Amino acid sequence: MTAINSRTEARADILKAMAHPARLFMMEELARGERCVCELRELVGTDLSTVSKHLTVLRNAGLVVMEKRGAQVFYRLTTPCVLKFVDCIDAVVRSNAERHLALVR
Amino acid sequence: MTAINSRTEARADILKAMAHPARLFMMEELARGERCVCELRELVGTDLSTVSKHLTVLRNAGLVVMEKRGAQVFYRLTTPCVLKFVDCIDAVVRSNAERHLALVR
DNA sequence: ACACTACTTGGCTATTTTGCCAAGTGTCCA
DNA sequence: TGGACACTTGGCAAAATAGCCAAGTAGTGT
Repeated sequence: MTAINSRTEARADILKAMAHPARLFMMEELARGERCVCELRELVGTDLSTVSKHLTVLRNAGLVVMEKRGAQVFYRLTTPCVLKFVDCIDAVVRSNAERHLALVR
Repeated sequence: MTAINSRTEARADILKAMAHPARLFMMEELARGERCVCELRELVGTDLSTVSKHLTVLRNAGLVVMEKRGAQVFYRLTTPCVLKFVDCIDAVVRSNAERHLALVR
């Protein structure tokens, strides 16, 4: 990788953090407001330790921050705009769906 | 993963396709206009087979299309808007950089 | 027909990621 | 103080990903 600069690498790292169904789902949920880990765990439906590790990934990427209040830990998005592009992603999803339909027909 | 619907999974798949330095770099390059594989290979600097496989990933995600003209194969973006959100990603990158600086200080 | 360029695909190993269980930390409440 | 929550961290096995080499396909020029 010669011409790939560190800026592109940094961008890819952030995309990678978002590029998992459970993590993206949690981000979509956090876009609606802060949630504690137990709530996210309930929604995602995997082991608590798995949820915790996913949140660590998002935290390391700088996409979420945690705040401890009492025994609970609340997470929220640092930069909600990262979910805006979902509109465009969905355009790709839709055209993929049409493409598949076209193949079936 | 109980509450994670197929739409979120489809979105994550597309993000995953973009979440690699070489692939993101190629998309950024394609945003400036179509390129043949040989040009991308030159820019990325890895083995031709590696570049080709990365392009297959992008193609399967519906992010690029290929067109054969003579002996060459040209690729172009299907949905250029997917790169728009880079502005917001960069906001995360910048705040991460500041965070690290703050830790050093 | 033959070599040459421009790819794609198969196959392999090394690395990374994922998700579970178990164990540890910190807080609250009795 | 002791036990129940609400997490995080360590460790591990299974699965997915990355990148190289080698081999195959397809056009191009001679």
